[in-house]
Amino acid sequence: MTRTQASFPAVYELVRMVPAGQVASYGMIASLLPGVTPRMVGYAMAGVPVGSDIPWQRIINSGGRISPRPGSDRQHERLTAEGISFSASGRIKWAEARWQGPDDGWLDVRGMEMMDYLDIRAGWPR
DNA sequence: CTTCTGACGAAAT
DNA sequence: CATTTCGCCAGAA
Repeated sequence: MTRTQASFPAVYELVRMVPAGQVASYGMIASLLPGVTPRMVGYAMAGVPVGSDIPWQRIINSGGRISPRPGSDRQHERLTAEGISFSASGRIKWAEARWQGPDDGWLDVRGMEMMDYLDIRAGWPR
């Protein structure tokens, strides 16, 4: 059977669940979608249509930084406007801004627990 | 049909 | 801390 199961839509659905004022990493999103790699999440974000209501700005890299690219300034602006604060070196604190994951209903249907991601590597993401 | 090209992350070196 | 390696999507040319 083919395994190209349009993963972008699933990524978008999850990204829409991240509330303003909170952020998630590409890896976090990927860990919630079997078969989807962090890189694929990046590809999906790059494909978000201009003017879309998908909160693409709330997805940053595991280092707590906005991935460098032309246009990353706009992402910084948007997050700052949402209340996210960055250190002088351009880093956010996961402990205070990290999205806690989708609701239990979403996880139950898939037989998952937020622990699946957060416990695998204690204290991660940094 | 083929080739190119991006918003990533972990481990090893 | 800096590099390298690999995983293997989707749309445009």
